[in-house]
Formats: sequence, structure tokens, C-alpha cells
Amino acid sequence: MNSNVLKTKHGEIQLPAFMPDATYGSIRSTSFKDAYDSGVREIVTTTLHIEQKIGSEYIKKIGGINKFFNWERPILTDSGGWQVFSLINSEKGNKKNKISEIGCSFVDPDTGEFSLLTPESSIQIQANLSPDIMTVLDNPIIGKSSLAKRKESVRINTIWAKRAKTKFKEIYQSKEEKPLLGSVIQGGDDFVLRKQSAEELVEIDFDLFNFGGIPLNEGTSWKNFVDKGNFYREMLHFVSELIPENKIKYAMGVGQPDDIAFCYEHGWNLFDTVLPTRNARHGYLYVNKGVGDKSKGYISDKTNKDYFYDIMHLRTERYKFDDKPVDENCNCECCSTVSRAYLRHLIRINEPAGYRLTTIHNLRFYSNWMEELRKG
RNA sequence: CCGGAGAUGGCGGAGCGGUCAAUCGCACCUGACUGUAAAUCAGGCAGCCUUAGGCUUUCGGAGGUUCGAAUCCUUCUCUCCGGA
Repeated sequence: MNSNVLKTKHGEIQLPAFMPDATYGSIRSTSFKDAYDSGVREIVTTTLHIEQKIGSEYIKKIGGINKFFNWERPILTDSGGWQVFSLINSEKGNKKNKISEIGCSFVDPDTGEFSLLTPESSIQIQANLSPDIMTVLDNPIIGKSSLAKRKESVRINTIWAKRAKTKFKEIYQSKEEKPLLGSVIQGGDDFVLRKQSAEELVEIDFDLFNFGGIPLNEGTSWKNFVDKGNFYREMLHFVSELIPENKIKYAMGVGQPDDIAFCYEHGWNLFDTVLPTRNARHGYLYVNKGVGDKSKGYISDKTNKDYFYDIMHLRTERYKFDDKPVDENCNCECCSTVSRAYLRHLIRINEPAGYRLTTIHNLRFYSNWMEELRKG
């Protein structure tokens, strides 16, 4: 069975678990207490952003990332590989940004500062933060890149994983307590390469095996609003079966509640995505079936269980005079204190207090969703 | 009363003879978002037709010049600035 726990130095993670992203050291527009009160018990933060904005040496000096955040529960750090990938593919990306076997070199668009991130430096930075779970520097690729590029990407990805593990062992060889280490399976939309990537990483051996890249098919023009593709169920299913059953299977960036449910049914048990928090800020709320504007979900072909929920576009005019709470079945701070009409107003005037409430609600929805999955 | 400037779509504000149903911003409407460089982005925003596109009515009012006017002329109304 998937239902299980993952032991960390900051307590057990009940699986399957969803971890919101505190990318810059904060779950945007909420406090960690808000997140905790919404049911969040573990979080992700990002090596690269923390390093750039404040420095991991500083975090080390101050006593570690948990102490700095005043968050007593598990923290997983992402390697920075995705962030570089994301930067390179965004409009802010500098032409000098480059990925080679050595590592990723890139220019910070805010400061103009040049940085080099290597598998070793990423591990060192994460070690400075002292999280519960670490991630090797990985090399994502867009699904429909050329075969040569995909092959090269996987080749580098494996080499980096190996080097990261060596560095990890070097840092922790004499220490009793060490974090868990995860590697990231790449290969884009290519089943053969995904298999190769998984086999090579399994051979090196890690505590977690992560699904990397974009969990969507036809992701030809990521971030450009064209051909975004659909959730790539076949690939997630395929990759899950390449990972040994006793390992943690972490589907990075997944996903919509129904995508998470699907992945859980197919072996994945750890998830993170920005969807609930980002969508919250855009007035896009997750609510129980029958409550919102349109239904999403699917019926499991394994158990016949239905995984449906609704989306509520709070900004739309239809909520202008709606004095009901967002979701009467929800007991979060948002639903027990404000009306749809008022919350709509807050979101429309770009009020942070509104973002906070919608984020609290979406996090609660995700927490409940995971709890339902755990119950089976 | 005299002199000067100006009146443009919900608002601000371009355009100054044809490529203008009219740049752009705000507001408004709809949608998207999947390891957050996204409090972002895309589309719509005179009316009608099923799209390419087509048709009808718009740039303070009335009239005129011109093949053609938001753009030029006359006049009326109103606003702002300066002087009596």
C-alpha cells in the first residue's frame, strides 16, 4: 500500500503528503502559522532563492532553516535546478545563462550578479540550511526538445546526481543525523529516456526518486500560453513503476487535486505545487463538488471512486452580491469569517489580506484532499 | 466684454485629410495557471452577422469643402487660462 509515513528529524510525514512551496522562504501571502492552521504539516523551500536573497551561510549561522522560519515540522529543499531552468525559459532570462556538465551558470535578473550552481555547491548550500530532505541538482528539459538535447540532458542529469551524492556522503560521513536525499528522474516526454534516467539513478541509490520536468504533455512552449498540454498521466504512471516500492516517490510540481489523486493511485506519495497558492492570489478557489462554477476531476478506473471538485472564479460578477462563505462545508478562517462578495472585493483591489484568506482556503482544501486520500 | 486654448468611446489621454471603429493606460468582462523569477498572463471591451470577413451607426451640436473628415472651414453651445 501507499499509505505510510516518512520519518524525518522533524517528525513523521503522513503519506501521501502535499507540501506547499515557500520558494523565497515564505508561502506567499500567508504566515507559517496560517499554513499550519490550514492543515499544512510539511513545506518545500528553494536553495537558490534563499542563497541569493539572504545566503545559506547566514542561515547556518542563525541555526538552520527550521529555526529561521520558526517551523518545527519537516522541510524539503529543492536544488535550484528547476529555478535555473525556469529562469532560462522566462523573459527575464539572460542570454549568457548556460547549462553545461560543470553546472548552471546564470545571471540574476534583479542584481545582474553572475552565479554558478554546481551539484556540489547545491548540496553544500542545502547542507547549510539543514533541511530534512534534500534534492540533487537536476537538469530538466522541455518535453519536445530534440532527441540529441534530451539525451544530453539525461546524461548530465545522471552525472550531476552522482556528484551530488558523493558530496552528500562527504559532508555527512561522520555525522549521526543526516537528511534524506532525493534524485530527479528526467527525460521529458521520452519513455525510453525516462526509463534510462530512472535506472541510472536507482543504480546510484537515493532515499527519494522524484518525477522531474513538466508533468504535462506537449509542453513545447512552457510559460508562453501555447500548447500547455494536459497532465501526462501515462508518463507519471510509467515512471512510478520504474522506482522501487520501498522508496519515496515524489511527483514534483504535481498538481491539480485530481492529478494528485491519480498519481497517488499509481504509487506517488509526495507532492508539491504552487497551484493552490498562486491560484488563490488570482481569485481561483478550490471548493467541494457542487459549490463552484465548474467541476473537474475523474473517476478512478481502479476503484471506481470519483475524484471531483469544483473551481470558483471569485473575481467574476456572479459573486458580487453573494453573501455566502466560499464553501459552507469548509471550516477554514476564510470560510468562517468572510463572504464571497467581500472576498471578491478584496481580491479585485489586490488586497494582501484577501490573498491571505484565499490562500488559507486553498491550502485547507488541499489538506483535506490529502486526508481523504489517506483514508482511501 | 476682449485675447488664448480646448471639447475624442466608462475615465484619462493619442490621433490632426484616406492604412481610424479610432494607439495607449485605467476600469470593466471572460479565461488560463502544475518542483512560484507569475499580487502574473491571455483574450474581449459601439452594434449586428457563424469565422476569414462583412455591414450599420460613432470622435460636443448644426452646416460646409473634398472622391474621402475625428482630422480643414463657418457657426452655435460648453469648459479652462490670461486681461479688462
